[in-house]
Amino acid sequence: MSLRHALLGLLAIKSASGYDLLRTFETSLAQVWPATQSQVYGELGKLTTAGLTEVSTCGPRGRKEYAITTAGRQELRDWLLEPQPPRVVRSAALLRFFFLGQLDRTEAAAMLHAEVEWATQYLAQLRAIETMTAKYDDELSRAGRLVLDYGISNTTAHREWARRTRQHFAAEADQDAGSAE
Amino acid sequence: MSLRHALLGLLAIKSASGYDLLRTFETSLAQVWPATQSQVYGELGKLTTAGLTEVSTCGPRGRKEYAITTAGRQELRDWLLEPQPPRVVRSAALLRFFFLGQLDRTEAAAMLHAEVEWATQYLAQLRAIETMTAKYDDELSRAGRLVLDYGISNTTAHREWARRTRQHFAAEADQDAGSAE
DNA sequence: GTTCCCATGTAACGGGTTACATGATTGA
DNA sequence: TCAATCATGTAACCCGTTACATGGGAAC
Repeated sequence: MSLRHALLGLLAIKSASGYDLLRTFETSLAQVWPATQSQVYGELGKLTTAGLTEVSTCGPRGRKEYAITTAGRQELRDWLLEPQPPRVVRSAALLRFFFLGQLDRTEAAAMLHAEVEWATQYLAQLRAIETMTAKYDDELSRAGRLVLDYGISNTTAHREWARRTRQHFAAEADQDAGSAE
Repeated sequence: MSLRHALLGLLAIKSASGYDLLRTFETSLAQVWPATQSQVYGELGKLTTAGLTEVSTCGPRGRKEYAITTAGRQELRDWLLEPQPPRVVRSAALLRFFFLGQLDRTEAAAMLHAEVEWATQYLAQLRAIETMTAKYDDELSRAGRLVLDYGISNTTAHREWARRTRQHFAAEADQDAGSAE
């Protein structure tokens, strides 16, 4: 049910049309909670039926601007303050690592090396975004910086893990080579 | 499509029935790629139709043991060695953090404090599992340790981020209190 | 004999993705 | 006038969750 809360959160910051929200999903939220066009329009309808949002203005080209209602703000607060938020994780990356043992040690080391490289590049991207957006001080930018910082921490940890694990596999590969002589 | 690869990966380690696989999903894979009973049985059927697995033995009580085929091993390898694995992230936790600005600073600090507490407890759990399983040396246990180590790194990073961010909000809350005097 | 565990399946529903479909407005 | 952008919607399909449904075998 999180798309619902993503939309409520964005509308709590600022009223917007489905189209506007979609732009925000593409830019700010892409790495947090991606959503497609059909999903956004569909959910906006459901939210309005549920009384959590309402159409505040109708503009040109059939544009409908949505605003959050009092009930919507309450729902958002409840979600933000849930004492035991669900922690379901589903990570394709982790799954691949789980089965690393199916590759031979050299291949595994190479795969982890690629992982380190990816993390390095991704970190550079994140830092670039951080620099570029440092000057903005609106609500959305502050929120973005929060999760950007989170992403940087996590990616750094990811890279360090991949480095350690790679060395681990590389050492085993060396042993193999040594005993094969 | 990752459930498919999770099943192939497990069957590459050891032939098993749907029931066996389900047990493994509950224990080893719960924090990596959860799956339900109906999903597992359904996917085993599809995998067999696709020729990636086959029924190797029929035991008592209608038990069907599945084994991975050569085509299945190839598919697994391809997936493990994909040069550009998809990196789609969808994190409800991150989404909540994104909207932290909707709470007042004291509430936000409290929420982050709860996050630190959670991470601390979770880390203790992970370390306990690590200690308990240190003695095992089968393929599944080694795989488990790999992702356990990953989980520990990540959760540590998560906790440090939450601590930093909490202090950040707490400092702002103090300023508010100071200027209100 | 009855309870627990082994063991497999189906059906309904909701969320997410892709593709299709349409049309108004702006600016070059 | 033509292209780009704004703007909204629907339909088909796949994946995942919950609940329902069934029955064999082992141990007590």
